[in-house]
Amino acid sequence: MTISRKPTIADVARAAGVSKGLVSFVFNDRPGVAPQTRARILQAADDLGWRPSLSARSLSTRTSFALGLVVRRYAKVISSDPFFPAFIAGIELALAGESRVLVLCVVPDEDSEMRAYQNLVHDRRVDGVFLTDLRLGDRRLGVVANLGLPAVTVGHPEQPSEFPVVNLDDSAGIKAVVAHLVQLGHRHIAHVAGDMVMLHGIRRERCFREAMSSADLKPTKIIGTDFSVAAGARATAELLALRQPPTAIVYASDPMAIAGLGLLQERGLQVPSDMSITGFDGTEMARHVFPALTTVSSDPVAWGQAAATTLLTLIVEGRRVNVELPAAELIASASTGPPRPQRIVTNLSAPTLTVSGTH
Amino acid sequence: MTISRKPTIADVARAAGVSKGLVSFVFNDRPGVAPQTRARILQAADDLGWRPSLSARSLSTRTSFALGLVVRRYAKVISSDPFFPAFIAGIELALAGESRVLVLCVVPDEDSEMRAYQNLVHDRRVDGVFLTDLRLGDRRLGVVANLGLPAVTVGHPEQPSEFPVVNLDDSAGIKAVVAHLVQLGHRHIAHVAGDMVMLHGIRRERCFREAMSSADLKPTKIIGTDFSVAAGARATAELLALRQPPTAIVYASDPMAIAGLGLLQERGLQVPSDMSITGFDGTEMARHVFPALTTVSSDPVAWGQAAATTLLTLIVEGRRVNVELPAAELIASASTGPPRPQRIVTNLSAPTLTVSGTH
DNA sequence: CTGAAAGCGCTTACAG
DNA sequence: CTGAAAGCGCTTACAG
Repeated sequence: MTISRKPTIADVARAAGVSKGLVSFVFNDRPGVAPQTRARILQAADDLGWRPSLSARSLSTRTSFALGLVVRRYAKVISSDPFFPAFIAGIELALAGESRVLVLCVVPDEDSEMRAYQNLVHDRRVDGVFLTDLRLGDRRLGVVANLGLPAVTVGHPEQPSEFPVVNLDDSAGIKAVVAHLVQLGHRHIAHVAGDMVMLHGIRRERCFREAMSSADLKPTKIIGTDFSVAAGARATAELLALRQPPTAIVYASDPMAIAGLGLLQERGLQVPSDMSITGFDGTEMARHVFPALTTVSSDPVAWGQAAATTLLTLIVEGRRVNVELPAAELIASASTGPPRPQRIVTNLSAPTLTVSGTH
Repeated sequence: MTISRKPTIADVARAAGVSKGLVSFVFNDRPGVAPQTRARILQAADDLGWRPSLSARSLSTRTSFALGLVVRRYAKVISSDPFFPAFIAGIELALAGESRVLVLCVVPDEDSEMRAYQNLVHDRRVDGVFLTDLRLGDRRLGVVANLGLPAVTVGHPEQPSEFPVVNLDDSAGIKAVVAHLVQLGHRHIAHVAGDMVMLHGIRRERCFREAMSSADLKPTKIIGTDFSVAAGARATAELLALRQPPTAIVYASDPMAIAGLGLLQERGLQVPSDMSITGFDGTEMARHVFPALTTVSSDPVAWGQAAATTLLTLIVEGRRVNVELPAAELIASASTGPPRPQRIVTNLSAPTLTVSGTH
């Protein structure tokens, strides 16, 4: 005779001839259950197709068996962002074997962001969160710590933090990029930076400055953006409008570099002969535009996976493990080359450009 | 005197001088509570900072207050996919006011996919799911229906289905694209299709065929892909290697079209004078490559939002509302133009191309 | 090694 | 309109 309703722990206990408590012990790997009893219980559970109820467990253990990711991004940026989809895929890789699941919140601004964390905590929606896109004076670290919510920071925060860190040194890639350009002969290099409120944006910019000054060069110009494709194009136009445009542009992301490439081509400039450009991320797209982008490849999938593993270790074992992933690497490709002997000269009377030298 | 532990419904009941049941009634908007009593209870809850415990509610109501999205995508495709991030942003828009949250699962293959749904149901992780990327003979519809899980299908399924559908006619865009190319004078048009297991891939291909035949033309060639950037480039190379290459290529996605553009440029071909190309999605990137892509713009954010609203209506009110969103629209841009009077001729002795006619 | 019982914090008939 | 109580399905001291 089978039971029509979904079986409960009581059914399993009855079938195995033990108490509910014992069944619970077996399913929570607690010691002190005789092997035969244990086997009998597992058998009964299997026969009945029983698995402990998640909501019942959640209520009595105050655990949600979920991890939270709050992504703050404008809608217009989100579709061309190469980081998050891959980062999330990495998290899911780590979660595949576990009985935990990812709760994702996408919010437009800081207020909604803070509310999102508070709701997640109040409702015990998640057992821990990923802190990505760390910012200057990031309020989240304090808020999350005060709420008593376990977390992992993706990258090093600027402020002291109790949370484990999973880092991937992407700034290193900027140094390699600048060194590469300098070696090609470039002396006038500009940087189309990311969002200068975010630590990774700031770090890349600082790295750029340092790399330039260690080559005894001054940045032609540094332009902050919101990481959008449109901003990448705009910044490029701004650089071309300079009296002394750079001979090379270091972009903080592949999508911005691709937009920059489009704008340069539209203006009739050749890459890399008229302008060298470099991207950042090492996306598949970067390999397939023409000329293929010199870029910096990081591994966001591995980053997500490591972050999830670290967060699980913190939640389950209470251990803080910091992880340092292999640094981002320069991928030299076709979009960089030696500068022209003579530089591009801006036609002062018009916004268009004329190119000196021969084609 | 304040309570140090988190307040419960019992604390609120005591403070308001009523029973727990009444407090529950008030918070679940059930009729039959005197206005003053109601006000007193709300006041007490507010004073104590109480909100009903989600896990307790979940246990007694068998509701999780969450929606599920299972995305089946290869890791290599996921970062250049313009659809999902925007679709998810749309879902979150609809969820912003609600007390529900999104549970996201990313899986690599069909087995993991089925397991994901089963786990979501067994653990009552979600109250309903989004069914995206509908396939030919899609097993999910039956499985999800059998599990008794509410769902919304994103696009029309090929099989009879009990679920509400939120549709955006994107195929219409293909017709407009073909008409646009034909009007420009193209007679030899190829299609770099999407994944031909997915209904939207199949529909776009069918639409392409129909549009061609209604213009009395035969497709030069149709090549199925996995939607990856690399596949877009590969298919383009394949078309160029034909004895009679097309004069225009209709791609099933912007990323593939951009990769195709890169390959064409690499081969020294001019777009659109040597080859017209069109994308699909209307991404920001499409506007910023050179030449800007003629493409078909849909609105994945609106799609996600409508899908979430429809799913919530089904779950909360039990009502099935079908939604038809504005059809995808042609955005004619710079990547399409009239074909050359004389066609490209393949040099039979070598894989490279020579171009007839003058530049 | 095992069992009986309280507790997690709600919801919901049911009786008044 | 209101209260007392059972029930959702687990976990976990506690006593034996």
